[in-house]
Amino acid sequence: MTAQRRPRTATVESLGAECDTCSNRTACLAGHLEDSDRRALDARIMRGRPLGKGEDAFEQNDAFEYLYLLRSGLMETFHTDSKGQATITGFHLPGDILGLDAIAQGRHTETARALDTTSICALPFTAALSGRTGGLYAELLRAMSQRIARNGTRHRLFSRRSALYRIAHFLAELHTRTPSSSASAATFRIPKRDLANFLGLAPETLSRGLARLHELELVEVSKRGFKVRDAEGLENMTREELE
Amino acid sequence: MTAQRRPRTATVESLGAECDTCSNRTACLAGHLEDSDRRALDARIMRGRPLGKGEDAFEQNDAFEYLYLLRSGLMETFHTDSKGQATITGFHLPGDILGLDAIAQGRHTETARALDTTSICALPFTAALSGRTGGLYAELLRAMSQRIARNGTRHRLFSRRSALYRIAHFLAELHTRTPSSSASAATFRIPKRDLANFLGLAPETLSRGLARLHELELVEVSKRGFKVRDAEGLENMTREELE
DNA sequence: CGGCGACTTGACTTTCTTCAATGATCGTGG
DNA sequence: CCACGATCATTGAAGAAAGTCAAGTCGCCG
Repeated sequence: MTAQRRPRTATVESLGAECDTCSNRTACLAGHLEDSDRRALDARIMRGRPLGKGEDAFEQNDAFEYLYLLRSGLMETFHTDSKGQATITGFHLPGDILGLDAIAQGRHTETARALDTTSICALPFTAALSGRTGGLYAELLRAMSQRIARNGTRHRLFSRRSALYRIAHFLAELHTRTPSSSASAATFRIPKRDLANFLGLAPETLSRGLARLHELELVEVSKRGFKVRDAEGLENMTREELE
Repeated sequence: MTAQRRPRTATVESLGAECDTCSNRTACLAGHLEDSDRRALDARIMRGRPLGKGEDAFEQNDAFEYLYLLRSGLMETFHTDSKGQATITGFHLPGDILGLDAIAQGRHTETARALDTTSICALPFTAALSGRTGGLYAELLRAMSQRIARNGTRHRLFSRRSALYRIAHFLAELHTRTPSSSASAATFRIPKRDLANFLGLAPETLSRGLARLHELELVEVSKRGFKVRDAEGLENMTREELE
């Protein structure tokens, strides 16, 4: 609500080959490109100072200019309807691309907000297109296809109704998506309220569900966040349902 | 289950400019292309005989070769998990593109099945890429972006839990997506069982929900399918929820 | 025409939501 | 640095909604 948006174009941090030294390279769009293509992309990317907690990369209805590559941190996207009701539509980890939904309409359909200090790279979309290195195009298609495939997984999450199933499924997927470097240690600082909203559950139901998973020693739950303790156990739980 | 798959490459129906005379042109990927681009695309498209009810365009785990453009009819896509449980992931109308999720992995993640006699066009993906007319590339990005945006809408559908809300929302969206030519008259022959599966509801709950919408004179329900009677009323219903 | 499968309807059970109250945490300002 | 207020999370009890079970009806295909 109160968070303010800054133009992402403010400062270009470096003219050098930033991507080459980026710690997140393997997860990034750029990581799959040939050296020459990557350098071409690199030259177009805008990098500003990191977003603070509560700051937005873009807001719903903003004109579409950039795709945002999440480098480090954690973000959420949400859509606000005509009545002011917000629906959380996703949580985003390093390597994710934000703003893909806006290409078609030329306007963002949701707001992207940092849940923590977060670094992002802004890629001017038209420039990326006009210069079109074939490799980048193909990578973009690949990334979008992956996103569509992942949405199929999400549909499966929601079509099974048990609350515990949804929670376990979400946690397992989140763990899978976490860059392997920090997979086991990562504590996710996602507000329970937002997570409940995302999962289509009452906050109370989420609370009880997490408590149960904690009893089963599958997750670590603290006031401020949670940590996956037994990823395999969670995965099993999502499969055992429905004999 | 018992439906069999046919290779979609079997016959090329015509060398002429099929797209130019296609009744579905406005809704199709090709409809947005420049004339020259469209003819280039046209030359690559494979058209076979229509699929009969229960036939598959492709099956889960098939290698990815073609994108399929739905020209007329009605299809569903579903994913089968390791236990044999199927989840319906979507219903598809003319103009929709099937197989987009397979680009990233090179393998289809779901099966596409005709619910009725259905005509589709098969577009060889690698050929489309290698020849890369800029216009087609851009159109593909646009179509995929639209799909991603639509998935956001779907998420909102599921995150509100009331069964009646989900049903009304689905019907309203289906009506919106129906090519305007036949919008008011169209009877959707979707098996209730599959629709319940898609919506994450018990078949009994769907049945009761539809009965209620029928009482309210918002839809026409018969054994074999249903028809939207008052689209605006349905839309309103999806908004009224949650004061 | 007969049988099978899909849909509907009713009664009951389970699960989730809602309401209400308490407790913890964070950020702000003194 | 600590105290305060506001916000968020948890827990219990009661009510509403959807799921399950079971029986019956209808239409379709062989």
